[in-house]
Amino acid sequence: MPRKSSPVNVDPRVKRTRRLLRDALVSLILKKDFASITIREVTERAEVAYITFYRHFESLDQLLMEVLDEGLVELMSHIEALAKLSDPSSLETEGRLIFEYVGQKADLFRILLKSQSVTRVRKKVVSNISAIFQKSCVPLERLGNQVTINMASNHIATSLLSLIEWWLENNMKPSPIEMGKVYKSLIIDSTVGAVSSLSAVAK
Amino acid sequence: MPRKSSPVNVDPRVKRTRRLLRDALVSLILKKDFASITIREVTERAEVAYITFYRHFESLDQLLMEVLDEGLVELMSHIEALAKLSDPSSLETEGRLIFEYVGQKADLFRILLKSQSVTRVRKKVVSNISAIFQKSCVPLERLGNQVTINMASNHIATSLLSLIEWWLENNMKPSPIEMGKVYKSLIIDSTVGAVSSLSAVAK
DNA sequence: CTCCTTTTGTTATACTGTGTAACAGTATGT
DNA sequence: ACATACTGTTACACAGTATAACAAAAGGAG
Repeated sequence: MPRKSSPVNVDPRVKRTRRLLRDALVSLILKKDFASITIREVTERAEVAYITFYRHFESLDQLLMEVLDEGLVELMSHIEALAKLSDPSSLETEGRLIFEYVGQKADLFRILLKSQSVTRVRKKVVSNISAIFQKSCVPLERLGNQVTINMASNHIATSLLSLIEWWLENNMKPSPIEMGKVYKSLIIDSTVGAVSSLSAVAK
Repeated sequence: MPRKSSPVNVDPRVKRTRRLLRDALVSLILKKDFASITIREVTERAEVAYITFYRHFESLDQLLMEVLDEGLVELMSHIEALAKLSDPSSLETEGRLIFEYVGQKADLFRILLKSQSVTRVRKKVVSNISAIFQKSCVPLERLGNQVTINMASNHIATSLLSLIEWWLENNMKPSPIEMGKVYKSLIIDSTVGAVSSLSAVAK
């Protein structure tokens, strides 16, 4: 393991090795099931020594986390930025932009959603997206109690991921423009409407 | 493997062994991560010989499938029966009954949703629930094209599972009666409303 | 450019879990 | 009570993990 925690002055050999390992794992995941991938397989494809893997990662899971985190940080900031500028009129555009982004990073999302041993990662993503909507989705803050808001944010996050998953499995068939409309009506408007009706009953 | 495929006349020893293995796996999953469970561990807890496992199952995954299928057949017929008798006025009751049922079988659902290597099973469940709603949810059939209906059914199924997951993680805090209301407004009504608005735009 | 440090490669080894085989022992149903 | 089918014991080959010691190569500071 590299002992210098300072982000600058990273040994180019370290950068190279880690990149080779990440790329090797990605190309393997796109071809076969993650659970059946071995460390030796990764190191052979990366053309590094077997033991070198252990000098950088503790397990394949950790390497996978790093691969996904790399792209997910992007997705998060993307969604967060979109959520901030979302007045009701631009929700459709927000949805379209999300699905265009997913289309560009399709490989990453296929890995995230298709892999069979990444429930932890998925949960992390759900809770991140959920937190973003909980913070920035204004209409929800005025309606309903904390439990309802918590539940609604979770519903939005999981529904969005499921919809993305469905879309990728359908070969991204309805266009991002169409999916933007779906996103607005099926996920956002529906949830906001349901929360307001639920809190109306509660009061 | 027992060679008689006839459902009657099953050797009581076989029934006993398979039951012991199922129970052992369940008790282990409730205590630790499924991925870290070994076949030897299961056979030791079941108090059967190691090789006996292979006389009945090919892998831990297959045993897990059998465990889940056992309970999921029940859930499916339960939901299917509810969906059939669902006129709009009884949707809230349908939701309440679902969550009461989940509460009774909480262990099974925790295994299904908490386990980290059961994405396949979960997908199977989603597609089953989705098919049920696609068949029996009358309002959807009159609105929207096939793609929209397909998408909406998938949305209902995944949302229901996510809501169940959220509920279990929150220690089943809002009562089944409350969750019945949530189910009706957040999942069913919302989706039906969204589908009708989407198809209205399309026409 | 040279020297020191760090990283990487090679080889060997202990360990864990899988999956199969042979043979002996035990339970079941007719 | 007897043949049949199931279970238990022991042994073994195999694959993948994880670590260690030492040699070789690449980077960085003077």
